[in-house]
Order: sequence, then C-alpha cells, then structure tokens
Amino acid sequence: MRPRNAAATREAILDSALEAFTRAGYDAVGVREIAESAGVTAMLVNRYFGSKEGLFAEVVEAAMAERTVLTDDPATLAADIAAALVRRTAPDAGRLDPFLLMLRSAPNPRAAEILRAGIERHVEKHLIDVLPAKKHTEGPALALAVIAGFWVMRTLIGSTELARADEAVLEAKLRKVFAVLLAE
Amino acid sequence: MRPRNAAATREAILDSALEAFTRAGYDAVGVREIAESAGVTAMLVNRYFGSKEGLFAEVVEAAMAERTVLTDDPATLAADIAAALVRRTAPDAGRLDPFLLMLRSAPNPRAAEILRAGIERHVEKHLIDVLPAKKHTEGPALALAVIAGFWVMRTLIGSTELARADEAVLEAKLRKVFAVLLAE
DNA sequence: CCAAGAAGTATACAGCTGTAGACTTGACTC
DNA sequence: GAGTCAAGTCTACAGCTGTATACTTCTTGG
Repeated sequence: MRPRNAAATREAILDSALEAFTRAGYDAVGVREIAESAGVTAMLVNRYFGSKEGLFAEVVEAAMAERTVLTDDPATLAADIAAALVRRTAPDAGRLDPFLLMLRSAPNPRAAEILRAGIERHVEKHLIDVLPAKKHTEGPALALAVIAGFWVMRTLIGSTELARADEAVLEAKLRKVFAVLLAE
Repeated sequence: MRPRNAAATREAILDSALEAFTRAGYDAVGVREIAESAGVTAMLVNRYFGSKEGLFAEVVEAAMAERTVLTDDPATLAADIAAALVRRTAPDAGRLDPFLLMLRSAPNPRAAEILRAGIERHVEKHLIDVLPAKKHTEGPALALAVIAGFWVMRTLIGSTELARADEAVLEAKLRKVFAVLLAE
C-alpha cells in the first residue's frame, strides 16, 4: 500500500492509462481497469481527471509532448524516419508507441478530435520545424500518413507480407517514399 | 412490414451491418442497433450469422469481394490509385469504403484477424495480379499501407493540413509515392 | 494531541452488451 | 381449410459501462 501522495497517484494513473489505451484503444478500456492496475478506485480517476475523456486528453498530451526527437538534420530526416519506423513496428518491439495509441483510439470521434489536436500541436509541428522553411505544406502531413499506414498494416492488421519481408528492403523503399514527400 | 423472406432479410441485415460497422467500427456497434435498422430483432441476427463475429466476417467478405477494380493496366496503376484515393477521402465523399470498415474495426483483435484474411485474399491479391509478375513482393503491401494511412489521417483523424490542401497537389505527390512502390 | 482537510473508497444507478431458451406468428402444401 | 415447418420475436441473464453522491481513512499543522 503506497502512502498517500496525490502527485504520485496521479502519475500512476497516467502511466496505467497510457499502457491500457495504447494496448486496447479508448473504447475497449474501462475506467475500472485503469484504476485497478494503478492500485486505486475508479472514482479517484474521475476525481483527478474529471472524466474518462479528460484522462485520455492528458494521456495524449503527455505521450505526444515527450515524443523522442528523431533528428534535427533535414538531410538525414527521410532515412532516419524510415529506420525508426521499421525498427519500432518490428514484431518483437515494445508496444507503447504514440502511433498505436492514436490508431487504436481513432475510431471514437471524441478521441479522434483530441488526437488530431495533439498531433498538430506536437508531432506535425516538430516535423515542420525541422524541415527547411520552403515548401513544407503537405509534405509532413503526408509523411505522417505513411507512418500511420505502415503501423496499421504491420501491427494492427498484421499483414503477413510486411511481417516476413526483408526489413532492409522495407526500409529502403520507405526511405525513397519519405524522400519524395519531404523533398523540395 | 416486409413479407417473410429469409434471403431478403439476410441481405437487409448484411446491408445494415455494413453501414454500421463502417460508420462506427466493430466495437462501437451493438447487435440490437444493426437489427433494428434492418427491421428485425437482435436474436434473428445471431440466428442467421451465429454471432456478432460471424456477422462481421460475412460483412468483410462481401465488402472486399465486390471491391471495385481500379484498372487492369499496370502502366496507369499508380496514377489511378492516387486519383481514386484523393477522391474517395474527400470531405464530401460517401463514407462506405472498405478501408473505413477496416480502420475503424482494426482495434479489436478478432476483427483485425478477419480483416487481415480478407485483405490478403482479395485486395492485396488483386493488386498483385495486376502488376507484372517480376518484383512485387513488398510493393503492393506497402501501397496498401500508404492508402490506409491516408484514409486514417484524412478521414478518421481529420488532419486540417490534409483537409485544406490542394487536391491536385496531394494527388501528384501520392502518384509519385505509388510509382516508387509499384515500380521495378 | 487532535482537529481539519485532503486522499481515497463504497454504494448505487441507469443503461448498455452479446447471446441462450422458449415462445409465437406467418406462408405454403396437401 | 388445416397442418407443418420455417421465420421471427420475447424474456431473461450475467456482466459490463461511466459517473454522481455520500462516506471513511489517513496525514499533517497548530
């Protein structure tokens, strides 16, 4: 039994919620489930975060804000993204990526709106900042779409083609795609 | 009140289910909801399809099998896919695409498995058949990933960047991407 | 030492979920 | 026209959902 500590408990709930929402998606997770694996009652979750939706919003904010920066070098950006993408969607990789959180929760419209705001405020923003200021209107948004799609097919759907493909080949093709999208 | 007709009723349930699953996703739709908008009781659905999961499997099978063929000409394939993708994800387009069915139901693992089988048996298969027999190992799977990702960001998430972008520019960039993936 | 306020819990509600078993209604054949 | 089998419905169950109100327990400051 943890000694009473509001801040630590809040953090425990956030951790538990991030894990659960990422693993199963917004709709498939109950507040009681999150509360229990944080060692707490369901009502305390609502007391701290107002509602399930409020909790989700804080989880998204935290997950997207601390997103690991890939590179600040626009020259290697396409290659870096391709490499990280293949690595993080590998069958044996850890499953706590913000993209999974997004894809599994996006079917719920209210969750989707929260996700859209978070993405545009953090992820897309970062991608735009790294690129040279010239023509980066649709490029970053399209690159995010490609990343999301690769996550979907390789992880959610479990495409056997993408599972057994040579990772070096996948990475090379993706590098070309990102180069096309982030160039000029 | 429709006269009793097993075949017609079955079809009505399938139509209703396709609409509902596509609009809200597997988990967010109840059997009663599907039954009601088919003018029928929930139990009849289970009587015909065994279970919600069985119903979903039939819906997926039907949706993917009758999928509209884009082209049989590999030369214009990339351009055709890009054009169709931009058109069908437009804000004012009809919302009954199999990709929406997939993306909104994929968070449920049992639905995902059904979807994976359907995609590989029908959609991916067709894409492979159209392409020249040479090197089409990862190409079609990656192209499907790009399509899925574009659907996610433009329709589920509602990216403002992709919403306000010039459709001609989007189409041009996507054409390049598909050309890269489906070439050689 | 002991109050006061914060941290956390218990109970409850109204409504939903998928589906099992027993039932009724209708159309069509003889 | 009556009987029969399929087509369709009713009721029910056990369990879940998010959250509101009222309660208890712990910790800490004076």
